[in-house]
Amino acid sequence: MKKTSPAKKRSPGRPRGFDRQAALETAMKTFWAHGYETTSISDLSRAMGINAPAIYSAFGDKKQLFLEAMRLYQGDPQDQAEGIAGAPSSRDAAAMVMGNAIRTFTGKDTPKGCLIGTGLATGSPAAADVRAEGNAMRDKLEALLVRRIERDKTEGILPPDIDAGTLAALVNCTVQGFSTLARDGASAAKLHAVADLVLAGWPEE
Amino acid sequence: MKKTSPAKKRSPGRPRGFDRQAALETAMKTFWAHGYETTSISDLSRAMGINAPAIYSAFGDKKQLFLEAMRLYQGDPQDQAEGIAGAPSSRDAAAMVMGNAIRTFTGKDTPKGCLIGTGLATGSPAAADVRAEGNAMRDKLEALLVRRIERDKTEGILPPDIDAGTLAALVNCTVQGFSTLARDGASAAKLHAVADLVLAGWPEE
DNA sequence: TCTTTTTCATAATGATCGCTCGTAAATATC
DNA sequence: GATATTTACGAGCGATCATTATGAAAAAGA
Repeated sequence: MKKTSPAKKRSPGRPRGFDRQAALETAMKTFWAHGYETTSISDLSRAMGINAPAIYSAFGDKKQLFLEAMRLYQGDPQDQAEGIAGAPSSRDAAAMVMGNAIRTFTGKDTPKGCLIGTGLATGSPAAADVRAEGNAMRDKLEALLVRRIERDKTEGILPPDIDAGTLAALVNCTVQGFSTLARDGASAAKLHAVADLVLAGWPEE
Repeated sequence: MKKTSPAKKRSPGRPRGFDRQAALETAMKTFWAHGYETTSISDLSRAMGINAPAIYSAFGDKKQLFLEAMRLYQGDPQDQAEGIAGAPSSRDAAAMVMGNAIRTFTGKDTPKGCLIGTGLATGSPAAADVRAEGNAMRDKLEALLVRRIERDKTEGILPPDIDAGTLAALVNCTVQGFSTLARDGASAAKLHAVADLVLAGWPEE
C-alpha cells in the first residue's frame, strides 16, 4: 500500500541522533551568552549535547554555525523591511523597532542584550569578516529607517528640513545602547521608559 | 657634593629596557582594538615590543594589565564626578558626557568605540569578574547623572515629575550606542548631530 | 673585582583551541 | 543477508593559549 501522505522520506544511512533545529537554537543561545570567538567548540558541544564531529558534519565549521545562528536570531529580513516600510509613520516604525529590540534583549529564556551587538562587538582580525556581517545588519536597519523617514518628509508628516540620517542614527543608537543596558541588568520597563523619551522628542510638522 | 634635585634614584639591578607607561598605552590600544579575551599575550608582546616574561614582571598577568589599561583609559574618576556635579545643569552635564564620549570613540590615533563597552561586551565565564568592573563603571556614570538630575529638580531647573533614572539611562544608553555606531564607522559629526537631537528633547520647567 | 639585584631572552610548561581521522553502528536499498 | 551510505564517537592532529623556569646580561654597592 502506498503512503497517502508524501511525508519526509528517509534517506539511507544511519539517521541523525539529534534534532538539528534544536541544536542550532542551543548554539544560538550559547553564542548569545558568551560571544562568537569566546565560545569554544567544546562549549557548544557540551551545550548542544553532541560531539564535536557531529557539529562539523551538521553545520560545517564554527563560522558557518554562527552565521546560521545569526540568521535564526534575526528572523526573516523581509519581515523587518516590511514592518518598517509598512508602518503608518516613521515614528511608529521607530517605536516598533525599539519595542522589538527591548523584547529580544530582555527575554526571559534567552541571554540579555543583542547576540550581534555583544557577541560581535570586537575580536581578532581572523573574525573580521563575521563582524562585518553584523555591521551590515545594523547598516541595513538604519537604511530602512532613513527610507521611511524620507517618505514621511515627502508626505508632509515630517518637516522637510530634518535630517533623516541623523534621526535614523538616533534610533539605531538607542537600540544598540539598549543591548548594553539590558546586559547590565536594565528591566524591559526601564528601557521602554527610555524609548518613550526618545519618541517624545520625535519631530513633528 | 650632594645632588641638588632629588631626582629619580636608580635602584640596583639591570635597568628596564622599555618605557613602562608607553608599553601600557600600547597595551590599552591593543585591547581597545581587539577586546580583552580576544587579545592574546603574544598579540600584546608583539605590539608592545617586549617579550612575554617582561609583561608579566612589569604588570602581573593579563587581567591586571587590562585593569590597569582600563584605569588609564577612564582617567581620574574624580574628574568625571566633578565634571558632572559641577556642570551648570544636568543638561550641560549630559552634553559634556556625550561630547567626551564622541571625542574618545572617534579619536584619530585610537581605535573606534569604547574600550570597555566593546572590549568587555561579552566573553567566557572566566572573565566575568573583569566584565563586572566595566559594568560598575557604567553604573557609576548613571548614578552620577541621576544625582545631578535630582538636584536640578530640587532647584526648579527641571520639573519635579520627571524620572531621573530614565533620563540618566537615556544618556547612558546614547553613550553606549555611540560606541557601536563609532565602531561601525560613524563620524564625530554624525554622533554630535544625534547628541543634539537627544538634548533637543531634554525636559524643561 | 666581587657580590647582589633586577631584567633580559630563550624555551618550555600543561591546557585548550578549531578541526579531522578512523572505526563501529544504524539505516535504506539490492 | 549483502552492500551502500550516513552518522556516532573516541582519539588525536598541529597550533595557540596564558604562564613560567632558566640562565645570561647589566646595573649598583662593597
